[in-house]
Amino acid sequence: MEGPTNISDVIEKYLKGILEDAEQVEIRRSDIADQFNVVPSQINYVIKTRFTIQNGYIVESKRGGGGYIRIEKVNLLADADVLDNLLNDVVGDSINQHDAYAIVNSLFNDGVLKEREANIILSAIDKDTLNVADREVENTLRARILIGVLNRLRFED
Amino acid sequence: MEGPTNISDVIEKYLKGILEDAEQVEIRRSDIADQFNVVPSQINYVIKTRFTIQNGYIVESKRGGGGYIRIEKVNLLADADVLDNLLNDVVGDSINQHDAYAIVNSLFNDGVLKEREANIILSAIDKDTLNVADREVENTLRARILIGVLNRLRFED
DNA sequence: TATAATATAGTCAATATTAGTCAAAGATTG
DNA sequence: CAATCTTTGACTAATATTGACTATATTATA
Repeated sequence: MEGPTNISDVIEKYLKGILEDAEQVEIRRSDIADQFNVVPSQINYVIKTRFTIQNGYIVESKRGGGGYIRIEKVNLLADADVLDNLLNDVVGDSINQHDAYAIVNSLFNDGVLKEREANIILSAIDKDTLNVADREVENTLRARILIGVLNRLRFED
Repeated sequence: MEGPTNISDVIEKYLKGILEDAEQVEIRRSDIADQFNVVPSQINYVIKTRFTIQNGYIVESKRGGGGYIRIEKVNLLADADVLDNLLNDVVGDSINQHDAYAIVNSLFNDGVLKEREANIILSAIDKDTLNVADREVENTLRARILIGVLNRLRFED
């Protein structure tokens, strides 16, 4: 008998309802805030907690006159589960170059990544590219980049 | 799906529309300003924010009688020097997300990068991925990653 | 030819119009 | 009651619009 109990859930459902029929929604933040009688920054909260790339959404925005927030729904790829497993089991919040190379290489061998794609990732997480003095900072950064990229690759446009 | 509600975007689209079929556009600033009912200096604003070299455009102009503004589309990889200059002058050792995005997008539009490749690079240099407290550190890191990746692609073939 | 008048475009700063960040306060949950 | 999630609002940042002032090139005229 109980519907959603908080307004964030209501706003989430409203936006996802639109995305049932459309590829994307484009809103003016203050319009939605007015419509649901909340402060504008609550829209940011809803988006940040409920429209992440992990959930299959890409968000773009622009400030100033004619500004907007656009939420786009992206579809899961067939390879998504392979990437899921890696993300959950292998990549922690820190990873060294050797282990990261092994992951990218295995994705290439499995056909998930093309050669050129693998090379791009490898140079992005290369220790000479990152060039951070502290080894642990370097490994943390590498983990974030790898996670960010692999999460993006779970989806098509 | 509404169009842009700010006039700068409209003018941008108008000019880019012409550039679909032509190598370059040449305009009289006041003509375009009249046509879209804006002050002349807004044309400068549109050009300065949307027709930069990182977007893949070169702009020349002349004042006085018979004056003009000419916008030319360039391929960032057609001439190796163009990319060199871009990497040295625009990326340098620090670049913000907005400018970096423009470069990657131009390379995609020029056919240098496939969509998936562009997406990989974009997620690697995204500010939420890098997630560095200090803005300048973030921009430095982004510059190194972008340069590392692009150089790798450049010399791979 | 020198100079003045005219016709362009460029720069910059003020103002307006959006969205983003962050942390404190409040509410819910386990 | 501790941890987590939600709500709020003050402050920040980015983008767009406008117009006064400046710089430069061409054309007309003395």
